[in-house]
Amino acid sequence: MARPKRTTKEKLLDAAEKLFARRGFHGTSVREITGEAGVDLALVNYHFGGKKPLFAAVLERRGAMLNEERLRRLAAVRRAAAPQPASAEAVIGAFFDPILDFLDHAGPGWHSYFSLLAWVNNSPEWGRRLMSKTFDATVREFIRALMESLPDAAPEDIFWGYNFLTGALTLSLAETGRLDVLSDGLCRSTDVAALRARLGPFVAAGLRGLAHRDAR
Amino acid sequence: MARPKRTTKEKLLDAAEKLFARRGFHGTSVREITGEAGVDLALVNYHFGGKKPLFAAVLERRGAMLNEERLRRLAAVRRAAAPQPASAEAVIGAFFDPILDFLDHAGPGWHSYFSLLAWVNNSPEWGRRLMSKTFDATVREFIRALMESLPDAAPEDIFWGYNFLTGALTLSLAETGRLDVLSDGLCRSTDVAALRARLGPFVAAGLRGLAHRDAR
DNA sequence: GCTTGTATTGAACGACCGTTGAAGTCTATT
DNA sequence: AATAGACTTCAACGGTCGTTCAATACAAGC
Repeated sequence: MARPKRTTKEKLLDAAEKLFARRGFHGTSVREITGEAGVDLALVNYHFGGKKPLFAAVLERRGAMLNEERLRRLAAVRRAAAPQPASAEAVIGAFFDPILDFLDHAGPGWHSYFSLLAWVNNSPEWGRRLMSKTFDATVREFIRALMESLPDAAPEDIFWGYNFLTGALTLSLAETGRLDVLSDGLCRSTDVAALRARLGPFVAAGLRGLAHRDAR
Repeated sequence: MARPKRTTKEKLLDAAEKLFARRGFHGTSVREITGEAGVDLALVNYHFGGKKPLFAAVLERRGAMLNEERLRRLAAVRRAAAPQPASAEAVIGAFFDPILDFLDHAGPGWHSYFSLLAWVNNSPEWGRRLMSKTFDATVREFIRALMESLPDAAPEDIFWGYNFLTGALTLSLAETGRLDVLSDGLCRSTDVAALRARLGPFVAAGLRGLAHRDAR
């Protein structure tokens, strides 16, 4: 067989990723996860030490890779624009594009992963601590870059703008299917190309709108 | 006593609203709800027929009121602009302002309710059907109005723009506290005035950005 | 005051939850 | 072949889940 021989740990992470993304933490049982993975119930505790640590492991597995790619692209757009600050569009692209590229070219795991991220991001409970732990350092770097790109904007507007930006991205990644229903099938939540074409222009224009609000 | 004498049903709806918003559907037990409400465990099933119908009742209780207020304001801005179509800013305001006003002037129940809405909106599971059932008719009306306000924009862009708009609103209403952490306390998720000042300009500029993308 | 229908109580049901530990299997090293 | 260590299996634990039901309290109409 040419298959890469997935280990038990990987099988569990994949299954958990898929089910947590779909039904949330409390809505998914360890038995469902091990069933989906095709392994014994007790192996979650053997390999990860419990359900919560498994959830954390799912979040962190791809988180590091995403952070690296984002910072790599941010450095590239900064280098390309130096000594001027990079444009807001370019910074936003460095933030979004890794996600969209992973969705396009990498396996279906990323798909579930981003749905899960969306779920965690909008959940006010303990999962948010993990979110901060994994992503805050990178996000702060991007916010700093945005402030340089939009020197007219007040810091408060950058922070709120980032909040809106994340919200728009998050809901899109959640792929709730609501877009499909409202548009009677004209648009599809799963259409990455359509999302890619519109998300950047929307938030770039939105951020500039906030900046102009200050300068008015 | 001057209190309005809350009935058991109302106590249960209030308690469920608060807890569902904080911990989600699966993360909240019926026992927690009845404990918070100070009533007997069995009364959830007596009055509502189960946990799921209770959740639906929570969602629908304030949903009707929100729809009415939104449509009332939409009609007002349309009337004020006639025979021209209303501006995108005005339409967006008719969509947002009822929420912000309820947050400002009405009781803390609305606060929990919008957090809950945010939770449901980003959840890919069965809760979304309720969301559609309660809000779709009104939302379609707003999308129609936006198309009239932005005749240059393609319908697809309006739908995607509405998606982004809802995402930005939703994450803000979830009040995850992430904004507070990232800004080191400079901004607060609970600051309705700050949200009000920025959300409208952001999404209006974003929508116009999408429209210009078509006309480029 | 008795009856009728609605509301509340308290106890219990079976089902499923996450986790555990002892026993067993497998693989690699000596 | 024997041993050591990592991995897997199986059965079971106590606890909590949503739901049910018979018994009781309460209020209004005759």
